[in-house]
Amino acid sequence: MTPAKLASTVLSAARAVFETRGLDVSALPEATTVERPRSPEHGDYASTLALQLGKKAGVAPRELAAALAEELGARPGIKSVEIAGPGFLNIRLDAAAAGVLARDIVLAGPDYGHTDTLAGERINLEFVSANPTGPVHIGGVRWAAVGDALSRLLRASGATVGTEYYFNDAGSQIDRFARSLYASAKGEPAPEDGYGGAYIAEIATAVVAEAPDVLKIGEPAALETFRRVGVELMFAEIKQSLTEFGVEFDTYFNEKDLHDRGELQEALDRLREQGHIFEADGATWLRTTEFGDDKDRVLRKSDGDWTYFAADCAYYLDKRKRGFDRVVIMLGADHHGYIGRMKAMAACFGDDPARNLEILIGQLVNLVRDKQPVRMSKRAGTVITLEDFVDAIGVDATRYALARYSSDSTIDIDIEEWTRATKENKVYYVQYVAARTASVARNAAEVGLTRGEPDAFHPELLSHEKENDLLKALGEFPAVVTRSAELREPHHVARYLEDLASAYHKFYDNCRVLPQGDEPITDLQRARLWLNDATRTVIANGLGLLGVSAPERM
RNA sequence: GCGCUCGUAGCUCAGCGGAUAGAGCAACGGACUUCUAAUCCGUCGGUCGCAGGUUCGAAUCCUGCCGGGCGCGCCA
Repeated sequence: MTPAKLASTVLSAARAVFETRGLDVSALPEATTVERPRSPEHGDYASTLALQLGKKAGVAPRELAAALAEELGARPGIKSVEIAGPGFLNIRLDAAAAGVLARDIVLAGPDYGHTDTLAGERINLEFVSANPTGPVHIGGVRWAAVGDALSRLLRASGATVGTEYYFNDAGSQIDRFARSLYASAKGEPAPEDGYGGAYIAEIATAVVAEAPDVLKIGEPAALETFRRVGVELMFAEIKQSLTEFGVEFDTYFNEKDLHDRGELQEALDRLREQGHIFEADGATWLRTTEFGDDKDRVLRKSDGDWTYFAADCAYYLDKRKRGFDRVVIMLGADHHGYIGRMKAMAACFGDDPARNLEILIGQLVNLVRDKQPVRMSKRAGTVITLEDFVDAIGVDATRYALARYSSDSTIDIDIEEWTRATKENKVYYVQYVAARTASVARNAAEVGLTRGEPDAFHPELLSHEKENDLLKALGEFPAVVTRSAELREPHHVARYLEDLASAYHKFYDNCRVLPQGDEPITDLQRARLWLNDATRTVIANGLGLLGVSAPERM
């Protein structure tokens, strides 16, 4: 029995109680949940339904709990129901009802944890979005890990997801990039406002290799060549490092396309139709203060140029026109000032800013060695890059380390901690379970122990305390996935995997799976092998959601 | 000044309005002829920044204050 099934059993029992007592059935919620209590004295699962409904139904919570306990206790699979405190229901399951979960999980395989809770939602997820003037830097790395994990979570919950990387290959940043390349190719120092770092010299050399005459064609043409070829090379490198990091985007969106297709003008027209545009000081403004922004925003400057914000408006509209009803943008903490104007902009389009636009802000990350932030990058000067992270601790540890904390917290990623091969290094701790379960399965096969046919599985034999704990942990996985997806917080998955890993290690220490010596193979060992393999399934599925490998050997 | 965010054990952090607030590290003490000890078990450690409010019930929600981080351009 899964927690979800138990919860619906609780609800149906409540319905039966309400009907026999002539209570108002409309007080019942659509759905309810059961919790896994911290203390084993409080049963396998607990429901607070009686506490919640007592007042609504006009019955003392304890009295309602008593009636509910009696009704629920008679349902199949439920061993006992106790009332505690003000009206908690503490529920214990039959060992068999709890144990069948092991088989259900193995048979579901990669699908275990997938739900349809977000079915029908079309979500656009934009993250990283670094301009091609240098390698992906530290802020982008956090979003590469978290954003990619979130896209996997949303898909696992049934949403239709488009991941997107927005970039701009024109404008002053790119001009500085081109001038830096040009200077480097000529053997001159980088311009005052230019980009430093060894990568500039590498790209400059590569541009010269591709266009050998570039230094002889005059400055304007040379800068244009360095811009065009340099951006191409830089972007190829960014994509390459993201691919090696396990991150691919469905769409790479160039801001230039918005201009070329006249979408900024279209956005302006739309906003004007909605009545939120005004002219002042020769510029064209959007009255974002109408929707809570602290000042109005210029869309078109007095010199006729569009602002960056105008492109933001056009880009938002473009996503909405492509059918996405939720536009999610992941930004660094230094961009949190955008939230007000972006939300107001969505409202100006006539959208619901609370539903159609979500802006997720991630706090800063430091890569730390010996308690000191690493400030120097081999290739990028003072900017720490994705490849610095991967060089320091590897892809799996980088992805896991960045995904296991709430994005609301600033974090230090300690190189020593994340390269250690002990329990303190959480990615090893969790991956070790993947390796251990695989090892047990291999050894079982060698001695002729197999799970056997699903029908021959004896779930009631999984009655040891540690088996019970492990089953409860396994049962939580789908709810954890759903909650993480809805809250846009992948770190819950990582924390859950650590709990699950702990439960498995304890099971492993207390409950031997393989026969010893010449012992005959028993049904208990077969049942435990189902449990072992179910754990391997959930660990693999969970690590997969974070983009981390589940090794067979370590 | 305004806005966002954080404040939980010595340290790093979990904690959907529920029960006696948890985990790892650190400190101390145990378990290896191993189904992989990359593990497990135990001890020690807390006025959940402070003060009010809402609630049957608050670390969690609301308000104010204190402290840290970040941001407030007709820049991109």
